[in-house]
Amino acid sequence: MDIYEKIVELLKRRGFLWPSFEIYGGVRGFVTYGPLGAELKHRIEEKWREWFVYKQGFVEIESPVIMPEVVFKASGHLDHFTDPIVECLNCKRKFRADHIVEEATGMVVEGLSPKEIEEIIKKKNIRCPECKGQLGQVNVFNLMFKTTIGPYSENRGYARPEAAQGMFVEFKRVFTAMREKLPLGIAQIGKVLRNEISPRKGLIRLREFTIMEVEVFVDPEDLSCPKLSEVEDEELRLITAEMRARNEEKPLVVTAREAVEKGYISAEWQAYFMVISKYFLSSLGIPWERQRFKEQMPWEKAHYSKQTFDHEVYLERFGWVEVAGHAYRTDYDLKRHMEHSKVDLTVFKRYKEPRIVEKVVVKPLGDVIKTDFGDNASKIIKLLKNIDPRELKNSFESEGYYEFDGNRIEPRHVKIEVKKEKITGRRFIPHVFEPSFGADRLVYATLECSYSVKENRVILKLPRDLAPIQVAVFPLVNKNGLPNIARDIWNMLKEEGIRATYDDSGSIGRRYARADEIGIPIAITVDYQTPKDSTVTLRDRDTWKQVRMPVDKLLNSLLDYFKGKKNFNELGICQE
RNA sequence: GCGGGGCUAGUCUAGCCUGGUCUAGGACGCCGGCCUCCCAAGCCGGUUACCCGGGUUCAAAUCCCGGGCCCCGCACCA
Repeated sequence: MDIYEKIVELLKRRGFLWPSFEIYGGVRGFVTYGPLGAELKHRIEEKWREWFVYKQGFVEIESPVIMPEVVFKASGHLDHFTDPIVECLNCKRKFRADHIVEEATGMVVEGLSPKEIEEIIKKKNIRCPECKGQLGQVNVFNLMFKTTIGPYSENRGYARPEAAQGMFVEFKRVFTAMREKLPLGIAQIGKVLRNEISPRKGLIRLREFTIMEVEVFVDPEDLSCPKLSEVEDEELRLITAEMRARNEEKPLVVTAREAVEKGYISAEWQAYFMVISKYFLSSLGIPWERQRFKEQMPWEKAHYSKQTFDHEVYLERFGWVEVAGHAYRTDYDLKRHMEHSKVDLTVFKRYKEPRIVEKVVVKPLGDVIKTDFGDNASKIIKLLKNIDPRELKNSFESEGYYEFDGNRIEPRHVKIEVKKEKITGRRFIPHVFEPSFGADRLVYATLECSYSVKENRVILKLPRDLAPIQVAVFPLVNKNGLPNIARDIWNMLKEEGIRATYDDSGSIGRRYARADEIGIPIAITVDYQTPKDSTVTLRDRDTWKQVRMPVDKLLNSLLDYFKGKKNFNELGICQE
C-alpha cells in the first residue's frame, strides 16, 4: 500500500471524504466531503481568504454557477474549451482529430476549425490509425456541462468551468461599489464543473470541484506591484518555458525581484502572487522542497493567457501536480465582454493635473464647399469632420490640395484651427492578473504532507489552525465522577466556540490514538488530581508531551494556542 | 474512449484457478458492559459483506455475458 492508498483508506474510514453515490455504484469524478473533510476544506478556504483576500485588501463576491451561453461565447470557452473529435466509420473508435492530422502529416493544426481539419483529412486521405477505416465528420466535444435555463431548449446555459467569468461579468458593479479604485482585486471561492472525458486519481481530477480565484485589475500603463517590495527577497523555484524547451528540469532558484528583473516572470504582480502562493501553501504544512513553479509552454496555455506559471506540489503517487495557476490574462476577458455585451467596461483614471493639449481642428466652410462641389457637399463635409487633421495639413503643405474620391479639397475650403483642450484623465481596459487555486487538490496535498506514522500509529500532523476538531476531552477512567467533570469541560469549551469532542470509550491510550489519527492537536485529560485541585493535563499530538494547567485558565490558553500566540510548551507545567 | 488488473462487513483480507463441505473464515475497527491513575492492554457481549443485472447449472462468491466503480498504461487534462 502506498501513501495514497493509506490516506484514501483513512479518509473513508474516518469520514473525511469518499466517492459520491456509492450506494448506486458511484460516478467517477465526484466526491462527498464528510464531517471531518468538510470542516478541513472550510479551514483551507478560510486560510486562503486570509492570504489572498483580507491581507491584500481585496473583496470577495459570489456569482452563479450556471451562466447563459453568451457569457462563454464572449469568454472564448465555447470555442476553445473543446477538443475536436473524429470517429472511425468502420471500428467506431474516437480520436482527437487534430492529433491524427498532426501525426499523419506533421502539420501544426492548432487553432484550425473542425471543418478545416476535416478538409485536411479528406484531402490527404488520412485513415483510421487502428483499422485503416474511413474517418467520419470532425465534431467538437465541449468540456462544459450544458443545460437549459427555464423550459425553452433554445435558452442554453452552461455550468462555469472557472469562477473568473463571474468576476469579469460583474466587474463594473464591483468597481463602482469599491469606489472606482485600481488596483482592484475581486475574489471568489466556488464550485466549477468540467465534463472531463476520463477523470482519475481521486481528488486530483474531479468533474465538480472548488476553485479559489482572484482577479486583480490594474492599469496597463502601470503594471508595477506596490507590494512586491515587501516580499522581493523571497526565493522562488522556477522552471521557465525556455528551460523546459532545453529539457532543463532542475529549478532555477531566484528571488522574486530577480525573477522580474531578469525577465523570467513577465510582471511584478505575477511574482508577488507567486510568493504569496508559497506562503499560503507553506501555511498548509506543504514544505517548500515539495513546491515549484513551472511555466506553461505556449501550446499549453489557455486562450486568454499571456504567461502562466503553475504552482506544483510533489505528491508521492502522482509526482508534480498543479495546485494553482498564475496567469496574466491581460485585457482579454473584459475586451471580449465589451464586444459581446456592447457595454463599456473601461475605467476612467484622472490625471494628477489636467493636461492641456493643443489640438488641430478642421472646420469645413460650408458655403465655399457648396459652391464648389454642389451635390457632393454633404459627403465632403462628413469626410472632413472625420479626417485626421494632420493628414490634411500635410497634404496641403506638400501638394497644395487634398484629393478625395476625385475631388480636390483646397485650403480655402476649410479653416484649420489650433485649439487648446483640457484633458482630465484617460479611459482604458484594465489588465488582469489571476492566481487560481484548486481547493480539492490542496486538501489532498495537505493531508499527504501531514500524514505521518509514529510507533506504528498514524498521526495526522495538520497545522493546528486547520484541524477539523481542535481538542478532545477524556476522563482518564470511567469512575469516581471523572466523566462528569470531563463532560462539563467539554460543554464549556463548545459554548466558547472551541470545536471539541468527548470520548470515554476504550483505554486512554486508544483514545489518544483515535484523536491522533484525525489530527486533533490537543487532548485534555481529567484525572484523579482534577477533583483535588482543578487542574487537567494537556497532551500534544505531535510530541505526546503533557503539561498540567488549571481548568480556569484552559479557555484562554487554548485560544492563544490556536491563534499561534503560544506554543504547547508554554501552556503549563511540563509533566515528565 | 482503448488495453490490462481488480471489486468479499467500517477497514484490510481468506476463499475463486478445481462450483456443493460458505449457514462465507480471520484480523483490526466500531458499539455496549466489565476492568483500568496516561499512550491502539485484557475479558464478556454485539455489529456488519460476496459491486449491479442477466445467463449456464440440480447447485454460483466461484464459470460466462453486459454494466458500474477503483487501480495501472495509452489517450485526455481550456
